[in-house]
Formats: sequence, structure tokens, C-alpha cells
Amino acid sequence: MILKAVSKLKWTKPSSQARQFSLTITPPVASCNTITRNSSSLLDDFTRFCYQRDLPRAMKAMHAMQCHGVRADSVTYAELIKCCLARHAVEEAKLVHNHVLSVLRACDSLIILRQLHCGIIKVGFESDVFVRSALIDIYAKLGELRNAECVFNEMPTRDLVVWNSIIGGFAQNSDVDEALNLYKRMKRAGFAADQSTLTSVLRACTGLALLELGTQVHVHVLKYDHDLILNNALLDMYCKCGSLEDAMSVFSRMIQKDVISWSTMISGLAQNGYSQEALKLFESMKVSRIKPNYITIVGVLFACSHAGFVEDGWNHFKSMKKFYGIDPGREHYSCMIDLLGRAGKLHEAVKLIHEMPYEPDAVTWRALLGACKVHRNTDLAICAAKKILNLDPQDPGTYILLSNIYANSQKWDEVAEVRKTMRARGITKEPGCSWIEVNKQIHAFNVADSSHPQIDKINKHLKHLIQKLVGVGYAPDTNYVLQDLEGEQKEDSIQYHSEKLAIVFGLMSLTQGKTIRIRKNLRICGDCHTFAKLTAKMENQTIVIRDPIRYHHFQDGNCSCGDYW
DNA sequence: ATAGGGTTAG
Repeated sequence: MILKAVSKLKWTKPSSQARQFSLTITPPVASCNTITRNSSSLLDDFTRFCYQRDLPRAMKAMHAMQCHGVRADSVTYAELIKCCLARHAVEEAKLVHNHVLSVLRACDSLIILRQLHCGIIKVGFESDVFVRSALIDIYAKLGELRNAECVFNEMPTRDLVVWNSIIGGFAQNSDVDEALNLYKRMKRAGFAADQSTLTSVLRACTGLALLELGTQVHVHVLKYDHDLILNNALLDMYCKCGSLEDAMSVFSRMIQKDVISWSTMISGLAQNGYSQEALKLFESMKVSRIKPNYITIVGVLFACSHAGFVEDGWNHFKSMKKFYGIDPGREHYSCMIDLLGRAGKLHEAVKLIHEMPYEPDAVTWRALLGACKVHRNTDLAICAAKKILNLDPQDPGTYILLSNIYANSQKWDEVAEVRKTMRARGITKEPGCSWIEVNKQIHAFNVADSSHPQIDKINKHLKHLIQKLVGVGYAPDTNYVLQDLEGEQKEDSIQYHSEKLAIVFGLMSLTQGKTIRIRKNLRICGDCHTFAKLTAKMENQTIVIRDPIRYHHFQDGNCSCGDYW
């Protein structure tokens, strides 16, 4: 019942966009000129034969194209299948069958995929378990989960690979609790999970920050001790669930490590506030034989940025080309802008934006905006926010941030103006939601939520805790009430922010001393941050809150984010 | 023949 509340939340990037299709020409067969001339006339032949529904000649032409270095793609096969259909040539179409599979795997356009799918149904391939799992996989990769699900549901018999395809599809499209539901269904249907299943399940745990479930999966992972991909997924799960001890222990026990293992561990340490350790690990990586890649360096710069190591960051950034042969990319520039901005060097950050060989995008300006927010540079912040809203007018986060900046500098007219624009553009703030795992059950809380069965007890406990905290100097920061744009505008509403409810529920239900781990869908507000720091100290309790982009480890009155987030 | 892993920003 409680898991359902989580299902509507979306976390990660949108699915990949469909791209335009064309025949792929592979060069190294003959000189370029011949290829171009040959391939275009062969393509003409092929198209003509298809048009004439002359299947044998069309297939011959296709074969000739392949011999001349023109690779057949899904357009080619879509044509062939149409050709078969026109001739009612089911038997011949089956000859295309094996090709169809390889084409399905390479298909990156939804329109072509739909054509292929229609063709497949009409010639009767759809009952083929291989074709089905390829269809599921490709629909999922194109972000068409409902289509993938339809293909899956219509299957009379399923094997493990089909289950893995659909579970993997949901796990990779951030519909992770559906992936977990399917995993349960799979077990009920009598299938045992293999490496592939477990990897997807771990990924789902990672997405929802379900440490308890992830730890249960770890037990099954032990069977596949030598599986590198699975161990990397396990590593990432522990990092993203904020359990660095477990992550380090998995990492040190891994028999084989590749660049992904190292990158995951480096970023994981940095994301959880252990920048020094992350940089130390990068030094060990240099000693090992694994060569850092683009992503590794992003993690390293991220670590420097969060620890305020401006010099180190610059050094890594400037030497990455020389030492590792990697050109600084957009992401590296974004990290550097973040690094400079965090350190208060806002003008250097702006200078870097102008110097970089890329057009600044929304991400670039967001990095600058974050810095402006912390260093209270209202003018620059407004400038950056406006750039973001030009590039991405539908981004609720920027409106909220802009409104927060105005609120912090007491510019209430501007706050009202931002709200008006949001309303006019139909943009709404996602309601705040936090959740916590207790005894293998997920308990989710919305702001001022009263649906939890123990809500009266929780509220009573919360009031009592706030009184105790006020006694040691806690002053609820009502500024944050004014920042709420939707539905949380009551004066006392910060008292009922979802993370406070979750923390209190954690204190009530977990055994004393067990780390309270909370996941939430929005960034934590300043008041809840202070509340968590003081609660951690007063109750002598470690609290880990993972918001959509940061980790906060609260311990003894401090937070690992260093109050910068 | 079909399935699984890592990054910045928000």
C-alpha cells in the first residue's frame, strides 16, 4: 500500500529520443568514390525491387549492398517485410527472420520499429520468443514501456531472458518499483534470478535507495562472486544508498575491477561527502593498471569541487589531456564552474563559461546559479536563472530557486512575479515526499500527510522533539515557509515537511542506534537541514538523507555536505 | 540468436 505512493515519482533522465534513420555506409571496402557510386545505385536497385514486390531480387540486391560495404538497417528490413507481406510470402519472410533480430537490436527509431512490429505480427513472427524479447528490449530502450509491457503480457510462454528484458527495461527507465513488482511476479512464476536479473533489481534498489532490499539481494549476489557487472551494480547500490562501509568492503573484496568499478567508488565517496577519500582512491587507481576515462575525471573534479580544493581541481582539469588523453568535455567544464562558484570565485566561473569551447547550456547556468544562491549574489543569480528559463522554460526547480533567492533578499514583489509566471505557464511544484524502509516495508510521507496509520503518534513525537530542540537553540526558520510555492503555505507547514515526519518515524520505529536512512524527491530545505543536524546530536543518532542530487550524512550536529548544497 | 554496471547539473 505504501509502495504505491512512490510509483509516481520520476528520478532520472528522460528516455533517449528517437533519431533519424538512414543507411549506414561502412567505408573500408574500397575507395570512397566507388563506395558512394556503387552504394547509391545498389540502393536504387533495392528500392525498385521492393517497390515491385520482387522479393528474391530485392534480397539479392540487399546482399550485393552488404558485399559493397552498405550495411542493411531497419529501413531496409522494413521494406523487405512490407515486400513479403504484399506477396503473402510468409515462408520467404521467415528467411528474413534472423536479419530481423539483428535489425531490431540496432533499431533506434520508434517509427521504423512500429513498422517492423506490424510486419512481424502479419507474417506470424510474434510468437517467436527471441523476436519478442528483442521487441521488449527495444521498446524499453526507446522509452516505450507501455508497448514493451503489451508485448510481454501477450506472451503465452516466457523464459528467463524475457523476464530479464522486461525487468531491465523498467529498471533502466526509472520506473523502478514496477521493475520490483515484476521481479516478485517472476519469482512467483517459479523462475530463479540470475546475474542479469539481480543487476536490474540492484539498479531498482539504487533508484529508490532501498538499502534493506539491496542488502537482501547481496546475499544472492554471493553466488556470482566473479561477475564484474553484478559487483559494479552492488557497489553503486551501496554508494547510492549512503552505506559507504559496505561499498568499500565490496570494493576491496572484488577480485576483478575495471574502470567502472573505480569510477563508481570515486564518485560514490565524493557524492557522500568523502572527497579526501575519493581523491586518495584516485591516486591508488593511477597506481593500478586501470586507465581513468571521461567519467572518472568527472568524479575527481566533483570531489575537488565539494571539498573546496580549487588548486587540485585546476591541476586535474588542465592535465587531463596530457596525462589521460581526454579532452575536457561539457561535463568537466560544468564541474569546474561548480568548483569555482562554490569557492566564491563567481567571476572566474563566469570567465570560464565565456572561455569554454561549448555553448553554455541549462546545466552550465545551473551550476553558476547554485553558487550565486550560496554566495548571495542576487544580480548574477537572476541573470543565470533567466538564461536557464530561456533554455528550459518548463523547469520547475529554477522557478523555485529564483523565488527562493528573491525571498532571501526580501524582494516579495519579485517572488509574487515568479509565482505568477509559473501559474501562467502551468508549471507546478512537485509535492514533497520522503520515504524510509522499516522492516522491509517502505513508509512514504507527503508534506502535512495524515494518511500514515501512526500519524497521530508521529505528530505528537514530532512536537515533543521540536520543543526539546528549541531548548538547545533551534529556531524554526519561517523564511522557508515563504519559499513554498504550492500547497505548503501555511505558517506552520515546515513543521510537517515530509522529511521531518520520516525522521521522527525512523526514531520511533528503528532499533536505537541504527542509522536512519531517508530518501526524498525534492531538495532538503534549510530548516529541515538544521532540524536534522540538531536531532542527530540530541538523539545521538546518525541520519542519512538522500535528496535527488545530494547526500547528507548528519552526525553529532554536523552534515557531510558542509552546509553547501 | 534474446537480458545486466559508472558521471556533472536540477
